[in-house]
Amino acid sequence: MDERSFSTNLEYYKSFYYVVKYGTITAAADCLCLTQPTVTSAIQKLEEQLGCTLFLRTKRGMTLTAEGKILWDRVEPACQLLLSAERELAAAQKLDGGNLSIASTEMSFRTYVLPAMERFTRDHPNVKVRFRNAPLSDKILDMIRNGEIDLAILHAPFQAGEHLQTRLIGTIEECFVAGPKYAFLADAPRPVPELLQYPFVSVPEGSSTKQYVSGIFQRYGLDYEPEMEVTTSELVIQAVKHNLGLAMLPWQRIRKDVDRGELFRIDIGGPPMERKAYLITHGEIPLGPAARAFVDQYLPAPPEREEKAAPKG
Amino acid sequence: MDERSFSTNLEYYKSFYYVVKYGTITAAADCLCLTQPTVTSAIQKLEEQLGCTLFLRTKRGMTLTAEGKILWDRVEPACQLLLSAERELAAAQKLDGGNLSIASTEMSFRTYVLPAMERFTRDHPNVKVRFRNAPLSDKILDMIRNGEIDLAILHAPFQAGEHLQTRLIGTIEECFVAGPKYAFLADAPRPVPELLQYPFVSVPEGSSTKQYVSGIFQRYGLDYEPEMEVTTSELVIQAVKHNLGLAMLPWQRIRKDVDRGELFRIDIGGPPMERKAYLITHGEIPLGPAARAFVDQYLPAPPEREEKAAPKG
DNA sequence: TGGAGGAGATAGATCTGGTCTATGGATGAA
DNA sequence: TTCATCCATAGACCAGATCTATCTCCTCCA
Repeated sequence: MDERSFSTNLEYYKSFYYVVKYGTITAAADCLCLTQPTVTSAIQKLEEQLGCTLFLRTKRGMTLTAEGKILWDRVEPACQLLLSAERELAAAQKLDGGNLSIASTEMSFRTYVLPAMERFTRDHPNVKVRFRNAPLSDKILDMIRNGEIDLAILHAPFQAGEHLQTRLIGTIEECFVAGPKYAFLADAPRPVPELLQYPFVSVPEGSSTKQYVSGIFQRYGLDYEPEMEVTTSELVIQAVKHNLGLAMLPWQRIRKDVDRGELFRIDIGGPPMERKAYLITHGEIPLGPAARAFVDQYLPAPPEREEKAAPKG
Repeated sequence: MDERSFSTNLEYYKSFYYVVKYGTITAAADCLCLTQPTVTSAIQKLEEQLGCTLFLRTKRGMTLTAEGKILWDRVEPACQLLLSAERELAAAQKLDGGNLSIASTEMSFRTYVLPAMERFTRDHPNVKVRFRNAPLSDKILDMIRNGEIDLAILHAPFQAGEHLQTRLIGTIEECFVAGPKYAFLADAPRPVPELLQYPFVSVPEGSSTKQYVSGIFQRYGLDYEPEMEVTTSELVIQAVKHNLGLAMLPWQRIRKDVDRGELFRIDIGGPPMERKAYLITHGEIPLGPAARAFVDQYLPAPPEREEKAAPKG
C-alpha cells in the first residue's frame, strides 16, 4: 500500500527504552534480565538500522544525541501504550479489570442473573459488569450474534440459530393463577380450553413467556389473545391480583402470594409445566476471562446430560 | 523500579499490526516480506505471551476479539509513532528534513555563513536552518558546549576550551581605514602608535575584532580605547565615512569604498594583517546529517595542513 | 599514585528460535 | 467438481541473539 513496513527490529526499542530510562546500559540490562553485552549490541544494531548515532557514550552512562531525542519522543509514548495494553490484558486475566456484558429477560434476570451477578461483583469489584435488559428473546440473540454482549440467559422457547451455543442451567415450573374474583377456578383441575373463557393478562407479544403460553393453547387448536398486555411480570401479578384476568407465572415467584391467599393457583391436570432456562453464548467468539469465570463459577452447573439445541421444554 | 519489563516480544506487534491492518495473515506476510506460516506463528506466540485469544479465524480472514480490540487500540497508535520516528530519521538522513543550527558573529556571517547557507537551503529546502547571531565569541562557544547549536564560524582570537574542535576555513586581511577628513594618513606608511592620536570607532567590548585590534596596540604597550562603539561593522563604516574616527575593517569589505574614494586605507608597514576564520564544532557530540553535509560540502575545504587549537592569527 | 569499581566495547562459542518449504483441511466461487 | 484462498502444522535449517570472558577507559579514594 502506501507505506513500506518497519525498517527496524521492534525488539530493539525495548533496549532503547530502558537505556534511556535508566541512563546506563548495565541498568537497562538488569531490568530486561539480559546481560550488558546483549543490550550494547541491541543498541548498536538499532543505530545501524536507523543509520544514525542515538547515544553519546559518556563516562557515566549514555545520553541521547539530537537524533536520539527525536526517537525518544516517539518511542517513550509508544512503549507506554504497549505496556499499558499488556497491563490491561493481564488485569483482565486476573479478573482485576475487564468487562462482562450480560443480557436477559426480566424473568431470567430475577432467577439466575441477579444472584450470580451479586456474588461475581463482590468477588471481582474491578470488572465492569454491564447488564442489558431486553424483553424480546430475538433481540437478545441478535446481540450475541453481533458480539454486543458476552452471554445471555433465556427461557425456552427461543430460536437459537447458527453459531449460538446453549447450555441448560435450570428449570422453573409455570402455573396458571387467578385473583380473588376467579378463586373458584382453583377448586379443582380445569381443562385448558375452559380457561380461555376468562380474560388473560400477559407480557407483550414476542416475549418467550407469551410464546410459551400460546404453545399450550395451540395444542388444543386454540388462539391465545390476552385482553391485557403489560411490560413486566411484576405488573402481571398486580393485574391478576386486581382481577383483571388470569395469567401464567412461575410458581416459585407467586407461591408466597398463594400462601397468603392473594393469588390462586389453577390446576390443569397432567404433569407440571416446566420451562428450561439456557445460558447462551456465541459458539465461535471465545469468551473473555470475566465471562468464562462467570459461566463456570457463578452460574448453576449444567445437569448430568447437556442438551444441544433449545427444545420446547 | 515500579514496573516490570515487557512480557511480550515487541517484534510480534509488527505482525499484529499488519494482520489487523490488512485483515488476513497472507496479506500481512506479503507486506512484511515474510511467509504466511511465519506470521501465523508470530500471532500464536503473541497470543500465548499475552495469555488470550486476539483473533477470530474466520473463513475470509482474521477479525479481532474483544481483547484483540483492546490491544489494537494501543498498538495502532504505538506503531504509528514508531513508523513516524523512522520516517523522520530517514528524512534527516536524506537531508529531506531535520535541523541545522549555526551561529556566528556578523563578520563571519557575511563572509562564510551567508553564501554557504544560500546554496544549502537551495539544495535542501526541507532542512530547517536556524541561524543565531551573537556579537560575542564567548557566548557562541558556550552555545556549542551546551549543544544549543551544531556549529559556529568565528574569527580569531577566541578561547576554544576543552571538547571543542576547530578547523581553519579561511583568512581575511584587515586594515586601518579613515574617512576624507583623515585621508592624509593614507599618503605614506604610518607607525602604529601614531594612529592612537586620532579617535577610533569600534564594535563593542568583548567582540573578537575589538580584541584583535587591542592586541595590535598592546604589542606597542598602548591601550586601545575607542572613542565610539557601535554594534555592527556596517555602522562602523558609516561612522568612518563621516569622519567620526579611524577603524580596522576587513580589506575585502571596504575595497570598493576605497576605490570610490570614500574611504582611505592606512598602511602601517610590515606584513599584511591576517585573521583566520575557524569552523567550530563540539568534538564529542556527533554532527547530524545536515550539519555534516554543511561542513563537508558547503564550507571552504580546509587548507593543506590543519591547525589544532585557535592561534592568535 | 596505585588500585578498586563501574561504565561500555569486543571476541568467540553456543544454541535458541525465527524462517522457510511442503502439506493438509476448510470454505467459497466458478 | 474443481479451483482459489486462507490458516494451521510439521520438520529442517541456520541466522542471529545471547552468554561468558576479557579489555579499555574513567573516576574516586586511600
